[in-house]
Amino acid sequence: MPGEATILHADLDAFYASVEQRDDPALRGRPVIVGGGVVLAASYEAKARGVRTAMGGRLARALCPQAVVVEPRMSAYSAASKAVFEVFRDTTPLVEGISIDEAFLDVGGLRRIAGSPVQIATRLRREVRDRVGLPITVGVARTKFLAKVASRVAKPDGLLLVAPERELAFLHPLPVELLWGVGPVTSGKLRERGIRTVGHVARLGEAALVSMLGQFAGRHLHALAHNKDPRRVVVGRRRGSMGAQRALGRSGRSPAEIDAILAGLVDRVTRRMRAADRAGRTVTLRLRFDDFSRATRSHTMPRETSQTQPILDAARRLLVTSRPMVESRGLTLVGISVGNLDGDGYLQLELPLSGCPRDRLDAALDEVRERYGSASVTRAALLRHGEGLAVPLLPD
DNA sequence: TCTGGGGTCCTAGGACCC
DNA sequence: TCTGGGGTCCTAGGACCC
Repeated sequence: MPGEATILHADLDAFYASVEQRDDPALRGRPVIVGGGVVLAASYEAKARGVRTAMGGRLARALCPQAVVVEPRMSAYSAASKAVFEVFRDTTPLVEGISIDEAFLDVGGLRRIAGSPVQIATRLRREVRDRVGLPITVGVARTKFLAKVASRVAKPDGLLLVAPERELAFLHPLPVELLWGVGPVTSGKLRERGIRTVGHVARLGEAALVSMLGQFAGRHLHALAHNKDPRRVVVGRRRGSMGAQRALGRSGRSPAEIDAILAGLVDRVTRRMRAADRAGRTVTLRLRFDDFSRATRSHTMPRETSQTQPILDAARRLLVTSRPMVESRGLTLVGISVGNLDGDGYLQLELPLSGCPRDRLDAALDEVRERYGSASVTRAALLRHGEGLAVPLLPD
């Protein structure tokens, strides 16, 4: 008896483009591209012509000359997202936000007051449409992974239930690219060996996958292909870093210009940190060069802060140490991010600080390792996965 | 496909401590 | 004098996601 499908994956369709079409009736039914330099979002009318997210603007316009190209309006998207998440939280308290436009919802235990998961999902879609004016797709399944794949398959403006008894029949014919964690690199390695579907992956032994892809990715894929995904919906996850970055174009900038841009980025990030009441310890400078190679340089401060000056000082020192690279390779992007926010999760939980038997902690870590197939589970990871709440931790 | 901005997570080596 | 294992933290890079 496999249990019931109670996890919803709710995913707004072509989110930015849909907001534009909602706010400007003249755009409805027409191909819309958000973002000129690079496509941030494309309406389904534009996708039908081959336009894709992250595609260069020139190619996108060539594929779809009749498209209306609009500048992004981030504050409108952020407001729409907030409104949608209110609908989510009116549906169930168990909401885990994944990004600005998608979330997992656990509706287990709501059957008596709210109906079956499919009924709840149907109502959720209607409410998002009525209250916020946006189309949304919902996948319903027993696990997060299947719910996510279901919404992907059901897009746009759809609803799909993967019934527990037909999970493998649903999963195995799908292309490997639908597996979470399979991007261009992993997909290439698999396809090189003729592995094209999830079913093909499932026929491989774990050892073969590990030797092909490495410890974590191998175990992870093996588990997903065998429909093993024990992750629960976690409420109240907080981001672990905040950053800002800026592409510079090919023209080349003077050191003074770069310094001014850096100061602007640090100011942007620290404002956001203070608004969110977060402080961090690790400052990372992110650089990208003419040939698209990248580099990062980081520095961890003794104490966390959200003040502009110490973070800017650290960023400047990192930039100075990167000067040879910058001069020889041509800088095309500079970014800054502040991580280790609130100790990267260590301090986010209220934990009893005494009397934790070490073997209990180790047993919990082992269990998480087993369930996540991860060889490098740390206490931080344990907390991030939200699995360790019942395990008291000792301070070091 | 010639590339934006915001993130997450894993790997691996080195420093350091006991 | 030469040598261990276990563990944490930091740094850098890479893959991936939306």
